[in-house]
Amino acid sequence: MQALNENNHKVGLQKATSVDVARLVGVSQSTVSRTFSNDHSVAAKTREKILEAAHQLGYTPNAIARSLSTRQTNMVGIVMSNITSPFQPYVLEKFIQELQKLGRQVLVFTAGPKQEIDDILPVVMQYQLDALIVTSVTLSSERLSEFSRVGTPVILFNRRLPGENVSVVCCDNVEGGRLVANLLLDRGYKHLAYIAGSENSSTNRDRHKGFVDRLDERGLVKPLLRQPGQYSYEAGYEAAGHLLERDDPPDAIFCASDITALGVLDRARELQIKVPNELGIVGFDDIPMASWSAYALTTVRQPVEQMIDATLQMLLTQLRTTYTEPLIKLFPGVLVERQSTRPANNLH
Amino acid sequence: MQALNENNHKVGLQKATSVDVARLVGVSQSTVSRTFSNDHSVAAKTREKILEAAHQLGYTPNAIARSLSTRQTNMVGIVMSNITSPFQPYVLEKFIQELQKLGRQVLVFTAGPKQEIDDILPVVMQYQLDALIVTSVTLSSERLSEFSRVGTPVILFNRRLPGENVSVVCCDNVEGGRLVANLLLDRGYKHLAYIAGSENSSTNRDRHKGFVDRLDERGLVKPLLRQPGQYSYEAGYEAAGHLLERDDPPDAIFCASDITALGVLDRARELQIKVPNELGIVGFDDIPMASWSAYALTTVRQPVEQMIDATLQMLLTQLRTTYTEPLIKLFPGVLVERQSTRPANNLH
DNA sequence: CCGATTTAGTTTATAGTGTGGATCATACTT
DNA sequence: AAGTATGATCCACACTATAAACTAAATCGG
Repeated sequence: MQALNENNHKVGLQKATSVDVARLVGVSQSTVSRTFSNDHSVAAKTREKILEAAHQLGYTPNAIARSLSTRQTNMVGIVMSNITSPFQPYVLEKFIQELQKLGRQVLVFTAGPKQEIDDILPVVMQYQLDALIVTSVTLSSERLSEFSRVGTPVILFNRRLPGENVSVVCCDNVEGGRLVANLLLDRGYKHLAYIAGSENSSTNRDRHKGFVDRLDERGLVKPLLRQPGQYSYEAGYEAAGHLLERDDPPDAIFCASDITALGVLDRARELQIKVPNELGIVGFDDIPMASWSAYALTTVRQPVEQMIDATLQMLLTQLRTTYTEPLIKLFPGVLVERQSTRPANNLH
Repeated sequence: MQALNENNHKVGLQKATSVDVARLVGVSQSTVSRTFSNDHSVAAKTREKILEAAHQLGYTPNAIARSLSTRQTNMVGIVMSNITSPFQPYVLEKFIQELQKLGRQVLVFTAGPKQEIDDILPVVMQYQLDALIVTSVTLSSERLSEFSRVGTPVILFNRRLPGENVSVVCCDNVEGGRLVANLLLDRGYKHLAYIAGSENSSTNRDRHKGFVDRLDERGLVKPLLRQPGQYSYEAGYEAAGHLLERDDPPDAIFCASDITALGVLDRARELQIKVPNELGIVGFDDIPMASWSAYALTTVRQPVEQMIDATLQMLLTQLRTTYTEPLIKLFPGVLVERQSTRPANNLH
């Protein structure tokens, strides 16, 4: 079934090419080409015969050759770290589905630490991607600007990179942080704590900033407790331990992400602390688990669908037209009150 | 920054090509080519000058052109439905990371219903992938055999497709089902129920079969209750309702997946049913959430790492050598007892 | 010891790789 | 007669592979 060359490497069956089809039908190769690129200047009868012959030979157009010829691969890259963190798979799946509908294929790149991702980008560049979507990753701006330099649109999804020549679609995390500050103060919580996400992520920075700023504006009396963390269940579980076993434990905790908040909630339960009366807990993202009855977490919902739509819109525009100024599009988060914070009109 | 043609479409900056580099250095294009393909027959001095010039021009080899020339894209496709279901992101991330390490890029394709995925495959074929990994998707075997026909290795991950000419790496789901049957009977549960996953998935079929077969062998007295379901939290929550509000509710439920089991657990709690004494619950997969203290779910762990390693191993072999007979590799699942089933030596 | 011949080490020229697009030729329509 | 639909020819796309050509050092016979 397979041919070998002298090095015993696989040579591959020679797949049928457009030339083979052309020969079989007795027509020129370019006519075959035009048949498969939906060019209308092919007589219905000819097209018929060509499709028939193509089927017979098992011919499929070679996208690589086409890409080379048209200088357009129809491939879009997505760089995503931490695919497993709960918010990401939804984003990834949606992107892939939508891009597929638009006739684009999706190359996915992952990486952990910053260095790693920077090492991958040169390889990414070799694949002549039509565009690049970068989500929630820390990478150096120099690498990104290389893409801009060769004319590949880059869109940052849900992260900021200050002073960079790149488009951004992001939830308004600062405003989200402010919403949470308002909620907690309105519900009568007095002694607040913040459990951070990844230290160097813009989402963490912005949510924290909005939260703190608003607390300051409204004159929080007791000092805000801060606890480092990660975007993970375990980090929340851990951090909650530190906070709740203090002599002066907080009566409300704002977590940089839902998954962290779930860890906090579980730890609080273990410690027999009553949520929401003795302890209010708020997350961020509104992942599906947040709405499960076991958790019923109050959180800030990111308008993911809208954000993704906007990203694709932006992407298509940048693909179609000439160089455009980098765009920045922010979407407000929506406060979703569930049972992990005190209800309104119940000032305890 | 960008040139336009008469149709106002983006023409793209002409990136530097190997010819440009060659001209700058005063050497032939093929020497540049050999420099970047780690061919050692380039004098150190020349190589130095070429790399220098390449850097200066911002030259990166064009992987598309290389792919056309070598008839090898170094791209591997992964077809995955339901990326968001908890087990999948781990698999996907691991595959991407490992394949990256092997110098391959990963194209990800998603699809919901069967029809959809079959519609996508023709497009997939156009991209001349080196290999294809198909995980937990229902698609027609005819489509898959087209890949085999043109010499593209296809490996099914975690699903079976009986009578198909394709390699398979899978958890031994039948044996897993038997393990659960043994556990539940050993722990003194008498009235068992099964909540299915997606009806047409091989994982669901096999787990069910192993479970039922073993129950029969050991002579379960009360008839097994069966409830249809999906691989989702909501499905479990729903199905549990039906089962637990019967006149003769079961005293143990085996769910085709962990995520379903979590829904069952939450529903049971809402109904004030005591787990594990009044109700035993067992899942399958051992997703991270199963180990969270809030759930502590007894389950069957799939040896994911091993399964992925085996898949990659198989893939590399098939890439390197000629056509090989399809391989089938099964990995045993491991029973992980937590708090959702009665402990040993406590026959209630 | 010296010119001739090998020889290993590099480099170049040329021919694909499969397709799309521009231009040109032909036949057919009006 | 010009105009249009269709098809053919040729070339670019950016690279790799192969074989041929060149270079410089090494070996050798006289």
